[in-house]
Amino acid sequence: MSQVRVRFAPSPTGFFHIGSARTALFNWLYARHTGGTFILRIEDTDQARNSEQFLKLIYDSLTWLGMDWDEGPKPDGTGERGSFGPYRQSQRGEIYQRYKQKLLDAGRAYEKDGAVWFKLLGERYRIFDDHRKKEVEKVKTAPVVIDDKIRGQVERQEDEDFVIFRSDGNPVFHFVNVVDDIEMKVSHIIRGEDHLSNTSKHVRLYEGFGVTAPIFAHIPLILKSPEMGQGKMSKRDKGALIEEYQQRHFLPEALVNYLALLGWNPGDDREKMPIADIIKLFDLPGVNQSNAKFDGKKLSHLNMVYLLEQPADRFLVLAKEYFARQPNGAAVMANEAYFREIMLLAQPKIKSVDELAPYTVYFFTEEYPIDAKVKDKVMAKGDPKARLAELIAAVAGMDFSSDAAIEAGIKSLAEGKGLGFGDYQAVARLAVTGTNAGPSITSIFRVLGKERVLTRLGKFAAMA
RNA sequence: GUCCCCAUCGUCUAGCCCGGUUAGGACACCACCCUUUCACGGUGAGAACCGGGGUUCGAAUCCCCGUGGGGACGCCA
Repeated sequence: MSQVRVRFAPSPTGFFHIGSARTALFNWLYARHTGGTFILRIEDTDQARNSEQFLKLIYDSLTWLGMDWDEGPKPDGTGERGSFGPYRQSQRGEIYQRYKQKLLDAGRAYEKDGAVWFKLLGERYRIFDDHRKKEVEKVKTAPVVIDDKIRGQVERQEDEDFVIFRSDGNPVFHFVNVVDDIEMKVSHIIRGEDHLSNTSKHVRLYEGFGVTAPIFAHIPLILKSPEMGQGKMSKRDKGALIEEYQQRHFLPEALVNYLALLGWNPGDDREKMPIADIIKLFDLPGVNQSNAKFDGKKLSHLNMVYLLEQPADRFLVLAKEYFARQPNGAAVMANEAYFREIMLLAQPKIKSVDELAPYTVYFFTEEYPIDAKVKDKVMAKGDPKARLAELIAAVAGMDFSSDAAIEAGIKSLAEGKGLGFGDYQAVARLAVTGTNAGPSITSIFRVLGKERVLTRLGKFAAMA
């Protein structure tokens, strides 16, 4: 088998979204699986909508997700890697001119209305097109047979000449796409199913150039989740942008793992898998044919599973990156040891890093919010005011040197009153944290320290 | 409207190619257990072969027709 060369060819005309990332991922996985080459080609022929900002976003997103490219522009803007460049279509004008001339010389293209059209071979006739509400010229041709790695044989009629160069002199997508894939010796075209109906045009173009078409593999699309509505996922949908997960400090390996599972599976029950295993097992015949709906909850779950197993040091790095962008981040991180202790307390409890600030507020301010609902609930049960008073009296003389010591202190208090640990836990937590969720109350007491615990208990008792 | 693709729990999916399973797993949901709250974890429950025809002793699996979902019909990519 000849060398596998695949490409991801985004256009920098919008935000980088889940669908693009999944297409990139399948290409990248196939390249890595086969030991082939992964090419990044920038399709920036739409001068009106291109932007450098979006171009940078493509580089950043791919890099963040761990998809390195063997050929293509260097992300820092210092040139390119690979010997089939340039890799930005805006710089390939001469090549397109050459290929246009080939078609013109062969009689397979002609000018009309200032544009250049690709000429289909066959008998011509005119017919009224209902959809476009006008008469059009059609060509009788044999159907194009697309041999798709994922869908099998697909037949489609291509029966109209189409524009390959606009009247402003710029080539269109179908043309540059085919020319570049020929020039870059692309062996497999892995792209979204929305391109399946373009493929007949592309096949005709390959024939026009007298070359064998690459192998096609049209992957299923990612659709909106039921609560988001109908249709394919678009950039405007919640959770659609890669940037969003990056800003929420999701683990890129969790996102990649989730994306890989959308339309592909290892053939067994495994879900969370290291990237090396995914690479090893990924193959085109294993890709599903039906579209998949995006499920943010499942992504969150996977992210949590990944988070749980992060070594403390890596988790701390993530936490710091996150707090560095929070308004009070500097203050939160001011005391390294204190910060570390709290973060590690929170790590096994959260689903994503962006829950860290709300989850740990009360460690960093005396102005922490009191959850009204929780308060109503806690204050309605037993005699919390009495427990609070007893706790305040006992804490002063309690040993705060360790969780175990605090636990023993509270337990002996409880036993003295014929009560249990739980009778003090809820109200203590409410008073000291304002909520009912968090690490164990003994850890909270110890980390906060006796002085602050006493202050908070007193303050709460006064207003409750 | 025309053309193309697709069809198993609410969702992602295994099983389909090479007909015979109590149709399996995961997320979500519910219950219980664990427990010092909240999570995690554990156990369990509910939950699917879109419909109709064939073929066959036997169909989720093969064929056809409906229906439903998705996509494409630009001098966008």
